[in-house]
Amino acid sequence: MNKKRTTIKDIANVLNISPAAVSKALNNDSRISEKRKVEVRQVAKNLNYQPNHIASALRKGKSNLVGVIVPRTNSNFFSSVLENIEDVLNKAGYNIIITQSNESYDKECRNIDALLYTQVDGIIASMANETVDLSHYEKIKTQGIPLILFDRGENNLNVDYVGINDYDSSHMIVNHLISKGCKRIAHIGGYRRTRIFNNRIRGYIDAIKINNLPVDDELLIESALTLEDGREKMKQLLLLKNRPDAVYVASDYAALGALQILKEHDIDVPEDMCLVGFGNEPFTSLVTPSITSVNQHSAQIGKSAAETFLHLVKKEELNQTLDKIILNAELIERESSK
Amino acid sequence: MNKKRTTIKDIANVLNISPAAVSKALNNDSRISEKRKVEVRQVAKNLNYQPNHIASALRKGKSNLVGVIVPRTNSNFFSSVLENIEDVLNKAGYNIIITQSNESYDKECRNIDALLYTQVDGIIASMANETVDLSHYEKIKTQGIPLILFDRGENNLNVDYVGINDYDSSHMIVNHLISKGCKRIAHIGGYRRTRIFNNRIRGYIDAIKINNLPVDDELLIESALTLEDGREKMKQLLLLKNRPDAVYVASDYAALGALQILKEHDIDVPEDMCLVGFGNEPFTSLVTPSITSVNQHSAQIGKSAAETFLHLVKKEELNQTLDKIILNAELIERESSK
DNA sequence: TACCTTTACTTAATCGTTTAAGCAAATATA
DNA sequence: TATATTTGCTTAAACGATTAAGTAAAGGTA
Repeated sequence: MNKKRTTIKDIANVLNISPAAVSKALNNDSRISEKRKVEVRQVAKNLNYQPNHIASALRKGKSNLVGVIVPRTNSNFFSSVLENIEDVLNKAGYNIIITQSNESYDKECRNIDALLYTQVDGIIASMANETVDLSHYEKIKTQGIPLILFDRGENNLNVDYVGINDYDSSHMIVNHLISKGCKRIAHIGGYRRTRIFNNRIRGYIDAIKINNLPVDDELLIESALTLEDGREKMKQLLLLKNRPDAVYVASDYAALGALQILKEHDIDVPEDMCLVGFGNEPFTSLVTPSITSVNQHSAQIGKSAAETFLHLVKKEELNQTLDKIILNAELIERESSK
Repeated sequence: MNKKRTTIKDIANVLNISPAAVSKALNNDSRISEKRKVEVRQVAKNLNYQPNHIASALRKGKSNLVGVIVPRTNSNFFSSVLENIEDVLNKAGYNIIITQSNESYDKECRNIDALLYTQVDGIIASMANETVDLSHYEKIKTQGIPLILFDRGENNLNVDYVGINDYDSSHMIVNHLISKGCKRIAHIGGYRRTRIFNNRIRGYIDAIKINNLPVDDELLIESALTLEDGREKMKQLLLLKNRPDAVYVASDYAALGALQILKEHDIDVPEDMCLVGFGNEPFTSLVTPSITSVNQHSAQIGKSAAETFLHLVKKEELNQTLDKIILNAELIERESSK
């Protein structure tokens, strides 16, 4: 085995020039002759030269790595966001380090520490469900590292954000259900402490009020929005004396759980009860009945988040105004609310 | 803003000692007094010192980063493998860089280049569907970087591997279907060029033969195993004069596509046709009818792959024998084959 | 007292690149 | 022809940590 890897010094020795000249040639510096550049590239190829990114990162003070934190990669939404972040950033010469918080606050903190330690040039994140305390995010900011949040963001953190118009989405959903004749609409929402879920709840309440329907406390339930919790909360709704005739669930997974319970209780969807989910996960179109949901434009969110990062590093310390990119969500009507 | 980040030099200045002493104190070197260590740690904390991983990586010649390549993160199988790899490696002081090949050969090559450029200490990968040429994997080996494959591996590459007993799994599935009374079992498999799918196909054929059932060419179809392709191949099977009474599909997604077609044709599952998938994705238990599938022990695969890497870096150049870890898959019986 | 160990550091080189500054030779300009 | 500019490099320092080798002081032993 070749004990040592090829360095620019080796290339320099072959051509009897200085390592500096080799470095410049490889970086296409204008002060190096074309002839030399060709020679250098040829020798580099012959010696199977692989640039040492770590050395260059140390010297240049940037790693060209961007950390991304997602609650989990296994939803279509997040994996699509990731794919698009990677796409945009790769083209700009960055690699991404993906970490999963598993919706855990502790894990999120550890992820951030690990990313900072790895000297990432920026962090793009969507917050864990558990997260309330934001000091670990403040830490990123105080270290002067660009931070962009998407989907699960937070107003109190003064950072760039990419997401959808959650408040308006709730209006869209409530209006849709009313147009289908629903008169008593329940909402299984996320935790209010998370901004997007709070916005959906506010939108739901306001839309109900505008349409002169009852704003009934027992129709509004906060949930962890897992499949299991969707089942629990649906059971809870079925126990009401005055049952709802429609349920708007703030996540597709929880909506699926709710649907399972409805089936188990032989409640016909959509005849006896309409159901709307959120996220447009592929399975919503695959189950029976298929579930009406909301397209969150994952691809666009990923792209915009990555582009926001690229803008940030370009503008440097220009204390620029914050980017808040809000996309319009889109209702996908399916059997569960026909 | 503090223009500069704190370095060991800053700590050294405060205490009037050398940077070397600070480095040793932080690394708990026995030749530094306890008193000094306490002082150093205190000052480090006060100055909000964050070690520069890149500098230490350059000096030590290792990045403590491990690259992981998966076809896609959005299946439960891969996301669970990732979670477990991360878990094991984090505890050993490594961070992981996750990349998705999107089943594309080109993307896989670019991912490998990016990872090598980032100076990862090792690569753990599952091959893309498209991959036939293995030269990019050979490149990893010639650079002396540990390579571990999981799930989608390849015999021709002489590297460590973690996966399940695909050949035996096919026997298990065929025997299960026969026990349910099936007499004409079709197989929608993956491409033979991929070792695991070839093993499943061989297992299927042998199991059929052993049970004296017809080995019929028209009952064995190679597929890309996407949901869409599952639909196509199922349609193809339904066109046969002599239809099968059971279909074993080598992926849950394709099995789901097949199920959709069967429903659209009002073919009762399992009365008219039994169906078995592969991978035990969560949706298999959620659709109607729920789909019998095979548990691939994703958590264990992730753990074993990570541990194999850790062994490799420990053993150094000891040209050790290859680890081939083969786990026993487990059949999960559901409604589609009752 | 003389010599040996141990303790607790310091010095200086090093990892592989990048880059500011310098400089000789070639070319252009007055 | 003399001077200015451009070209094509070289030199040397730097990025921030680690580490082999060295050393002064303190403590132990004979």
